[in-house]
Amino acid sequence: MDAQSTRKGIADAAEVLFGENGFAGTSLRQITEKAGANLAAVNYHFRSKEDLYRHVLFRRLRPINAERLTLLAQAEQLAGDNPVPFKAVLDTFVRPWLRHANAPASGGIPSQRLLSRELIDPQPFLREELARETEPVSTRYTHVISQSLPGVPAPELYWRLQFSLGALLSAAVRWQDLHGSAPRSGPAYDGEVAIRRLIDFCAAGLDAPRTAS
Amino acid sequence: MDAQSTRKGIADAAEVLFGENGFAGTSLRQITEKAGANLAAVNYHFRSKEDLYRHVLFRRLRPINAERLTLLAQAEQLAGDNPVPFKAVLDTFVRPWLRHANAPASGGIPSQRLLSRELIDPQPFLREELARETEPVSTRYTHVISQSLPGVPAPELYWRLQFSLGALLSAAVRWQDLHGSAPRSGPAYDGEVAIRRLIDFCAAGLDAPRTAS
DNA sequence: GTCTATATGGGGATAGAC
DNA sequence: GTCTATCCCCATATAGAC
Repeated sequence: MDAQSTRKGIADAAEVLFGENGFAGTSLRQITEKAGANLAAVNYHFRSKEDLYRHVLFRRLRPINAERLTLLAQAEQLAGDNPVPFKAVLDTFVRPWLRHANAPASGGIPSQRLLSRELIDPQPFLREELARETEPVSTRYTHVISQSLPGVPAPELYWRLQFSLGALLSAAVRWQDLHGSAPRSGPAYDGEVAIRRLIDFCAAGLDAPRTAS
Repeated sequence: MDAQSTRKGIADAAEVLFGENGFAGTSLRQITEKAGANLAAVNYHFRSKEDLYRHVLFRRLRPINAERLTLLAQAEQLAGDNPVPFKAVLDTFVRPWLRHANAPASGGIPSQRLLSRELIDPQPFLREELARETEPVSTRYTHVISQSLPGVPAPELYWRLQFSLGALLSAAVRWQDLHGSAPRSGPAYDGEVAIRRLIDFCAAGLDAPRTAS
């Protein structure tokens, strides 16, 4: 086993265990045992437990956010001079996140749980770093959606976007369970339907009549 | 200091620390130090760390769910033979949860974070117990809302309720931060407005047009 | 009921041989 | 780059005096 595969093996094992048991609930010994690596290798390849966690998290988060911005740019191009239909905007935001669950190559369920949990309620030592990573994305989306929904004033839009984000993230944390206890509408796997349901739900909430103040 | 106040002091300190740092991230030493109690007192008054966590959690959760059912019964009585307007139903569900944040006597922000985080993503050793506690409430609400929204078929309603619950819980986890970074709409504290915004958001999502399958 | 003292095990991190 | 061995600290839990 060369250096790269040891490093990757540790990161992969850490992703699963952090995803299942959280940062504080996972020990480096569990991780190296699962990875078939030596305990000391963690401190060689990553500097510390925190840095390992950081690495595991951003390795997935960065490509997802990059994909979102790419899809959003494509949607804008497709719309030409018109505002992008806001369901299409939501689609570019939601789909890269939830597709995760069926892609073992990008971490599968445990990674999805890890990322979602972390964004709902960040570890203190990651708060600022996460804010720096997500800030450009949220600024961009806020801007685009405010153009697609010109009738919604900024403070109201802020709350509605936060509620939408919350619906997405907490559904993602429990994605497997939600499917497990859902009333069956048919025999086929309906992950795609659930994604569209989430988009429709958020779309209706974002476009709701104004709240009286 | 008599027995009851030691016991309560430990539970109160545990609530704050569990709320801030989670179960695995909090040590009994931190808790007893904060409570001004002796380490051994934890094992005397509660049997173990897990049992302490259980106690702290259900002490808040049970009254909230009881209050919800009371408010719901009142709303039904007020509606007479008509179905309860579903925004009123949502109100009875959301308000007891979020009002928490401004009630130090019921644990305040840390307790709200603790409960919400735990319901989004339960500790494995609490999953079944939590399901038993919440099952009657969710059955009852599902029933009442399905009557207020006769046009929504069961599978669709299931997902929409889950999204609504997710929006509520993740907003509750970040309640303080959300207010902190919200665009200011006025000088006054607007917790009440945020509650109404959440209700309006969920109401629109629950009553959305059907998702094509 | 409350304390001190301690048993027992696991944690993260590192030194130094290979 | 990888290993063994170990440092040192902190964890939960308990025994037993007061």
